[in-house]
Amino acid sequence: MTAQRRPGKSPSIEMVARQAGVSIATVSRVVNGVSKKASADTTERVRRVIAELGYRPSGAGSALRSRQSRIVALLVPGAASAYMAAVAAAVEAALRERQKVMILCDTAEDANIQDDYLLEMRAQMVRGMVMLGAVDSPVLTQFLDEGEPLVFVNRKSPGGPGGGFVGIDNLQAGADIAAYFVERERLPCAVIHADPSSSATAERLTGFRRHMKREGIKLPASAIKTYPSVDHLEIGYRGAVALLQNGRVPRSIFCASDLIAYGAHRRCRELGLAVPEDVLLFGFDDNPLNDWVAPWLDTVHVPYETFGTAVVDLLDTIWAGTQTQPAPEILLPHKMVLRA
Amino acid sequence: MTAQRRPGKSPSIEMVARQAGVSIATVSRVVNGVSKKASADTTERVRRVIAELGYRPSGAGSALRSRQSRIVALLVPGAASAYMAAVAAAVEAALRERQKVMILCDTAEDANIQDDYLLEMRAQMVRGMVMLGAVDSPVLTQFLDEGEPLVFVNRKSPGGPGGGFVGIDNLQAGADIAAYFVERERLPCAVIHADPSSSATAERLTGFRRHMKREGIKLPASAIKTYPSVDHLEIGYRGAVALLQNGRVPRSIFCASDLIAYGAHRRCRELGLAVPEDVLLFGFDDNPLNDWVAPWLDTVHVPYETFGTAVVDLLDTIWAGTQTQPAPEILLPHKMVLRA
DNA sequence: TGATATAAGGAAAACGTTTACCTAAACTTA
DNA sequence: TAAGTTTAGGTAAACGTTTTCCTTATATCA
Repeated sequence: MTAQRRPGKSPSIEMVARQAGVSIATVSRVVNGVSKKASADTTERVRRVIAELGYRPSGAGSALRSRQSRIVALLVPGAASAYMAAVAAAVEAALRERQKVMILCDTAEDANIQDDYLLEMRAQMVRGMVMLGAVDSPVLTQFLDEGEPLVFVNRKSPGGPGGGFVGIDNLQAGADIAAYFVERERLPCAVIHADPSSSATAERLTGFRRHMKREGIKLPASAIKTYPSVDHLEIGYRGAVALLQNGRVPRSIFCASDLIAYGAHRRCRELGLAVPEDVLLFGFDDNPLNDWVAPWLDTVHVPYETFGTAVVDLLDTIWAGTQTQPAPEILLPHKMVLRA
Repeated sequence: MTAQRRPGKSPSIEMVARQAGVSIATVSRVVNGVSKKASADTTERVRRVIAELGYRPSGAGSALRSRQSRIVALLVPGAASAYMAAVAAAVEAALRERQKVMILCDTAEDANIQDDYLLEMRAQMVRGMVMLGAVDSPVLTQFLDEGEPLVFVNRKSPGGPGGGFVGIDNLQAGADIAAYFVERERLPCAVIHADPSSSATAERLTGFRRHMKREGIKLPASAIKTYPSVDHLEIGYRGAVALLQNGRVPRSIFCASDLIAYGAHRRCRELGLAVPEDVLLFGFDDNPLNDWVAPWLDTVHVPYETFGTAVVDLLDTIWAGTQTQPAPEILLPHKMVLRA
């Protein structure tokens, strides 16, 4: 057992003040860039001492006093999935540029966990909460009501009005895919999707259907497979098992995510079906691995890398306080990626 | 422009105290489970008020006073990669059970960014810092020196002694792969790996080489390809390009990560080589997508799902204060996954 | 010149906790 | 019964900021 050495302490504002021969008020003002309150000389001197000592305002101290921490929370359902990770990385990077840090919470699509985290985040006085794939929950509705700074990503607010939104035009994307199927004469077609309670999935589907209807094409119920499971790979596999029975093979399948397409592809492989020759698989998200392990996949590229700055821009707008009447919304451009 | 509504406030300890007719000290003691300080009645009454009001101690208030927040930091190089995300998810889940939350920092393998984050985390008074793939940096060494609670994952401390470690026995795993190549008569073999400054990569490699040497097998320098790039897919591809020239085809390639194997596989596909018939590809990590999109890949399964509890157990040990003289270390079991 | 505005900066209160110290009552024990 | 001990709980001092008042000195203006 070694001598118990307590971790080092960061220098406090008081040390900086003493060292620079000014009051702590002045140091605080220099740090926070309160102009017209310190002469150029003083500012310079304080800055130098700050650099020398490696001073950084204590998160707890400033949060306590100003009721706002330097932290933003990101709540995701399932942190391990590729696209969540992509968004998380993008948001983290964008926050870093604004000198903020990110708490990551995994809600596992569970309303109770989500509520627990929401309350904890308020207790942490986070400056904002970013909801990636939010579910409907009492506290979420309450927070929306109370004007908590919320930004929804991909899936729109399931808890009533309020909050910003960052995503793509899912309706249009769905229609684009339908148009592509028609144009390439890939009919009859089928669809495999996950729980459509997510606005993203629902809108992709609606867009797809609307376009088909406009073209006078009927989608029989048997051509649309949906499963409640959380695992998209499994959904894709089971969907393909159901669709590809008795030698019936649609000319194309719209899979609502790349992972669903991966699952469907496995079944195709098992059945000896060539993709895309026998059946065209169309995914969604554009997993960065596609080029390497799924060159047979057509998909919609969602620019997750750019979601980060969009989210933070929205937060800035909200923080600025001049709430725009309609909740601020940023739609980013998607793009079809046709590999097959 | 709507009326500016400030976000709701959480109830404070003072409200709880008043409501329950006790002092705030008593409430604090109940919350923190200080026994022998409140009667069963009082405890019960306070508990009820807390539940009613939905009280949660303010993170800032308690952090400021006790010099410890409820936050643990996870520093990763590249948050978007699958295995980082897997570890992040596991750590997050394990922390949740201990009523802690996780800040996620992406260092991009950059020593300056890492240092900046380390200092910011100290300013946030985080309870511990988990380094996934740490790089050597001045502040890291300083923190190790000062006894900051650090746990290294996968890649051992590059900043001197100290800190806990969670990972697998990379030496053994490397040897296992070599043994497999020998046993299956998959010689000559080759290796593609990324920057070996990471202890994980270095040890895998060493284990592999040692076993080969023990078997009396020479690995010519030309059979070992390494590239400094950060992108493992690219590394794998370029490695395969270099290895598979002039019709020379090794019987097996040990790729130091699954992504490297994906990259190599792409080149094999381009050359019309069958995997594993013509050349066996052996990866590392066991990406969860393997079953679906890379059924040709043999790999080592690293139980990232279990890293979370291991990390938090280690933190608990460190927090308990009775520092074990040799830094605590947890080695988790790996497993070969032979699909091919 | 006197009045007034502005610049520069200090003193001190408050934010919500935790905890060392104190007190008073209720039990022991000799 | 007196002295000591335990139990239950209150008081108040930090913790490190930010910010509202002040104060003083200097510049501006009529």
